Amino acid sequence: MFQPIRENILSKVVLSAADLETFTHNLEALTLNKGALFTRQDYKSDRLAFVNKGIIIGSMINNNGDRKVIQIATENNWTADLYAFFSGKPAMFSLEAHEDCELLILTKEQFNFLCNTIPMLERFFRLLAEEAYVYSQQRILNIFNKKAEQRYLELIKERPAIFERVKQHYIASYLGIEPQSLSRIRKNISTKNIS
Amino acid sequence: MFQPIRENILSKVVLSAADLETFTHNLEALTLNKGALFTRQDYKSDRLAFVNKGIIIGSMINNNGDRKVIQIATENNWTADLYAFFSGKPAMFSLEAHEDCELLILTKEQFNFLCNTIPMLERFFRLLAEEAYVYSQQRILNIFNKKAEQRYLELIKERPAIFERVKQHYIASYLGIEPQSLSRIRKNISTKNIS
DNA sequence: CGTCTATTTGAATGTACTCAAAAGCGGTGG
DNA sequence: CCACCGCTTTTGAGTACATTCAAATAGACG
Repeated sequence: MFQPIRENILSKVVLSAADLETFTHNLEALTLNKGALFTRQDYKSDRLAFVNKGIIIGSMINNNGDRKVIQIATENNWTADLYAFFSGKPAMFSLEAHEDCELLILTKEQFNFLCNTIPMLERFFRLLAEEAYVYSQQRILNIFNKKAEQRYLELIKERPAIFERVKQHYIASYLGIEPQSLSRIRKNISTKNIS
Repeated sequence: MFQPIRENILSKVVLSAADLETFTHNLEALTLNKGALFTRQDYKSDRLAFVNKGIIIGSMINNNGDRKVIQIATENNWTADLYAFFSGKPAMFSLEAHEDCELLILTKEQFNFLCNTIPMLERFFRLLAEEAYVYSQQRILNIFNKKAEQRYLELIKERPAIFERVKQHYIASYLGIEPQSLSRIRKNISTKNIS
């Protein structure tokens, strides 16, 4: 059960067996049935999750009442509304189990405890945040510099797995476009390939 | 000279006088004339900067040959191409002094040394990365959920200072639109206000 | 004044959106 | 088995927002 998360940690920092033990000891397993929420938009959440199994989709309802997908977390991804987690304020988005999920959870309290007692874990989370920031920056660059079609093609290359497990309109939303537009883009690509 | 950066650190973590001393001792002052580059796209950079004075604009040339503004750092902001800084690979974008600038610099080596010797500084950089990530996420949500006009109005509210110091076409690019479009948006807003 | 750059304006185009409806797909119950 | 339901995807037509190309105007600076 803890093997994937151990590997995830050890891929970035070195931890003693004792520290690893302390770490896993603080984790809580959580099973979510498909459709269940891990965080709910506008409600507080002080939990951070590692996805052992399943898919978690983060989405928000915007001011027009439309749902927009923000993140798609699969196995070995960390997920949370970090804004809510760090600030203690209501969550910007909901996190929903898109399949039956097995998560490993850290509360903010445990997170802080671990950062205080195991410096290498604090380092791990620093590295994790840095990576997430860089990834997020790159996503902004993608949005500004590329058309939807290109972003779609690149997403297929980068994360082929999600296309088998996530409905097209969620993908469209994650790409920042409407489902109809993605449908047309796909049609357009397939006719290109024929000619 | 070190007062702003000290305050910046102490706003997030508690540091002993000795540690603060070690920290500032590792900083290097760097003066950049207007137009000078701090990092150059496609070249390696292992430096992180705190802006003591001036404005640093981060921008990249995309595949179409157009320049796109990615970040605008003013006094008391940290800036770097973090992708290059952390990965050691060539920078995704250039960082240019948009006014005469005074920076305080940490090399990657010094950064690592400080993280290794002063746990509270590592914590500071963890918090900094976390904040930057959340801010970046919010920017993505803004782009997907709002029209250019609304993003422009919100940017004026959030960062009024940059409108006095940065030319309009840089602002346009930072908003992800063309300078002509921003001009029309402004015109549109002003006619609204008259009627 | 002249030059260079930034901003504004105009006209045509393109990308994605909205509204609306049809077709496809999967599951349930008669 | 198939008829029906709900949901997803596709398709069509018209529209909105921003882009592109082009030119005019405005500002800054020697």
